[in-house]
This record gives sequence, C-alpha cells and structure tokens, in this order.
Amino acid sequence: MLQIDFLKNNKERVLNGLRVRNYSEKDLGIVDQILALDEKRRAIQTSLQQKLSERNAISKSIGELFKQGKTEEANNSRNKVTALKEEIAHLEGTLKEVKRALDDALLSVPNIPHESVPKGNTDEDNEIFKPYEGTLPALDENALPHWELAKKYDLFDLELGVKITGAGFPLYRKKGAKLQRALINFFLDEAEKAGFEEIIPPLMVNEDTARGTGQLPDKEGQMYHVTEDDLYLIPTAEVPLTNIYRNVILNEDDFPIKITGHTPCFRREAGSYGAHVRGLNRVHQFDKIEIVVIEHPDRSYERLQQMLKHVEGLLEKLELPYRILRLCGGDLGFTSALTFDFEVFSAAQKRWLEVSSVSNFETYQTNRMKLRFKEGKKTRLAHTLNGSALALARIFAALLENNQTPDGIVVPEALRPYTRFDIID
RNA sequence: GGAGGAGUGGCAGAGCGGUUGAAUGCACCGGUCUUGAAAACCGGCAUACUCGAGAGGGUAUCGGGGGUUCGAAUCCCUCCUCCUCCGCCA
Repeated sequence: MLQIDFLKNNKERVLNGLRVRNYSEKDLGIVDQILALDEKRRAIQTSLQQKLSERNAISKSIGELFKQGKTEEANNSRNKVTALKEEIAHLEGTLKEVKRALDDALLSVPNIPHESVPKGNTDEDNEIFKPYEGTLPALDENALPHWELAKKYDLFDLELGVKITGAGFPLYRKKGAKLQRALINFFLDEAEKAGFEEIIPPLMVNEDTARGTGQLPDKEGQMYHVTEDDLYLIPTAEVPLTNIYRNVILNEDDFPIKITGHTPCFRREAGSYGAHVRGLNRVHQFDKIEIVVIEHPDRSYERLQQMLKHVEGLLEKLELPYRILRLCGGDLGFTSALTFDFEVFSAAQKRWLEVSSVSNFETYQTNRMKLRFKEGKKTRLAHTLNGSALALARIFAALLENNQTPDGIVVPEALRPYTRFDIID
C-alpha cells in the first residue's frame, strides 16, 4: 500500500507510474479521489480531536468539583459533556466511514514501478535483461517432455495425485522423490552459504499475515482457505517469512535481514488446460525455497542485484540454460516495484519456463505491515525483497528434459552429493 | 474438548472508576565525578495520527473489538493468546 504522504508529495510520479501499468486517464482519477478523502479525513479528525479535548478537560474538572463538594457546578458540567458526547459520536461515525473509504481506495492502488520498468502490456513485452549466451541445447527428435520421462522412469505420478487429492497435486516417487529432496537440500545449503538464515515457518497463516504481504484483499482467490478456522494455506514462503517482521521497529544496524525457507506452496490458480500446463508446468502444490531480505531503503536495489547473482549461481551449478527478464508494467505484480524473472529453456518442450521471480517491493509491503526502523529520532519504513531460489517443480521438469540421454537422465555434478546417484535409469 | 487462572511500557512489576502515558526496579542512552572504568548522582528513554512556520500543543493506545459512565488500565460483553489440571493424541 502506498504511503499517503508519498502520494501527496509525488503525485506526478505516482500518475506516471500507474501509466506504466497501463492505467487509463480515467482510472488515474483514483489518485485525486484518495487525496480528497485524505483531506476530508483530516478535517473530521481535527474537529473530533478538539471535541475530545474539550470533553476530557471538563470531565477532569468534574472530578475536582465533586471533591470540593461543589455538586451543583459539577452537575452543570455533566450536562455540557452529555451534549458534547452526541457530537463526538457523530464525528466518530463519519471518521470511520471516511477512513474506511480511504483505506479501500489506497489498497486498490498497486505499487509504483521502478523507473527502469519498461512499458508494456503482456509477458511478450518483457525486456530481456540478460539473454542466454550460448547455443540452446538441441535434443534429438524423439526427446521426451518431462511428463513422458516421468512415466518412463517412474518419477512422479499425476494420476495418483488425482486419486488422492485432485488435479495438480503430483506424487513423487523413486528417484523422482530423491531428486526432489536433493534439490531442496542443495538450494537450502546454497542459501545458507550466501548468508541466509534457514527458517521452517507455519504453512497456514491468518488473515493479518496474508494482508501484510498483499495476498489479501485482492488475491484471495489464489489461496486455499480453511474456512472452519479462517486460515490460509501459504502460496509462497514469502508470506510467513516476511510477516515475522510485521509490526516491528528495527535498528539501523539490523540490516540486512536475510532469511530463507523451504515450504510447499499451494496455489488454486483457477487453471487452464493444455500443453502449457501439462505435467509439472503448473500445479497446485509445489516446493520452493524462498529467499527474503529486509533492507535499508538506500541499499535495496544493490541487494536486488546480489539476489539475482545468487539465483544465477544456482542455475549455473545446475548447468541449466537460463535468461533473465525485466518485467514490463503490464506483467509486473501488484505489490512489486521491480521484478526480474528467470526462465530456463526446456529443450523438449522448446520453450522457456519461468523458474524464479526476484522482486523489490520497496515500502509497499512494509507500509501495510508497519515494518520500520529507527533512523535517529524518527522511524522510517524498511524495504522488502524476495525471490525464488528456487521453485522445484519446473526446475525438476527442466532437469529431466535437458539431461535426457539414451542411457538415462544425467544428474548434474553439483547435485550428485545430494542425490547419491549419477543417472536416472 | 472440559474446569480454573492470567494478559500493563524493552523486561520485571504496581495501580483495580477521577490531573496515571501510567509508580518502582532492571536494561538502554546522555552527563557529572574519575587517569580510565565501576559505583554513586543528575537527566533522558513508546508509537501513530493531528494542529502549528517554529517553539510547542492536542488526540488515541495498559492483548483485540464493543459497551456502561460526565470520566475506564480499572466495571460489563465478546474474541484472541498464555499458564495449571483433566481428557484425547503424533
């Protein structure tokens, strides 16, 4: 959620930012609506506070008068306050309404894109930030997509998932299960080497938490909701990890806070069907190692670059061909200011698969979460960043496809200490 | 799930209807003293909103929400969390 002061002082910047997100001139009216609501709120609040102040003063004097035995004067004052009370109740009512309208309006405005974010409507318009340098691996004609390979080597089973749960809940087995576990440990170890503290968070979160990172109110459809207890299954570890610091005031020397966690991720994503979502390309449950950083605002973009390097390192160790995209305004997530997507080339499907998304949210999440730090006497909002390092299902798919040989699927060197086998056959 | 108890500032802990944003201790920061440190002493030490050019005011916050009252940390309702005992259980 944007800060109202920022909006007030940088109106042009906000408007231009929304234009990058393809807001029409008509939709931009929301900004003026917000400013008007804020003005209204302040006016009401000021007069309310005056009345409250008056009430408090009189009430205080009543106590004094009773002590002195001046009952009559005390009763006079009492009547005065009774009259005030009505005004106060009325003002409180309108204040609440206006605040609510303001809040709703503010929540409906996405983050302002970083100046480097290109204009564009869809993922077609994303900028190739770092192209793949090399020749794309070419497999021979009868190379199999991962869902076929999975059948051939009995690595995962979607039909069994259907039986147990429903579509999109894969069941891994044999060397598939081992590879899965190897990847998890590999990614966690690499994150630890890079200075991230490993955390195993709860997989269900309450409403406040979901709101803090921006899953609510607008994206509730993407989360599984346990209505009986009003809890949400996490769509990513970002949610519980970042919310550790909800309502926290840090010291300046606490930065950077670097945490990581492996969790299953649950996504409802009212799905489409077809080749693009076959196999593990899009599932309702997948494992992911997430890295989360809470950083000083002056250093967050530097940190974002470091996070990119970390993810690059992982893909290089796994010997997967990748490229990095800078998302355009139209494809940029609601809460993000700048996002880089990593894509891995799947040789068998002959397409790029998104395997990681690394973003700087600036103060958008921290404003909702009230995550601040002390800067001298004042408090200031911190920046949050996060990235997948990495998401398993698609990496798993790409590994199977790209490394297939007539003899089996070759495990990349870096992973062998974890799998304890060299080949899947 | 049943029965009881409790939630106050960074921590400990008073207050249980009236100048209490909240005693006191500890922690922390600044100062005096000291060659330096400790001790001692003095001072400071929440957050948000709001008015004001500023100095400085005001409002709200004692787990959350609602209510009673001229006035609530104090009384009532409700929710949440924690503790003790019983039951169930990996």
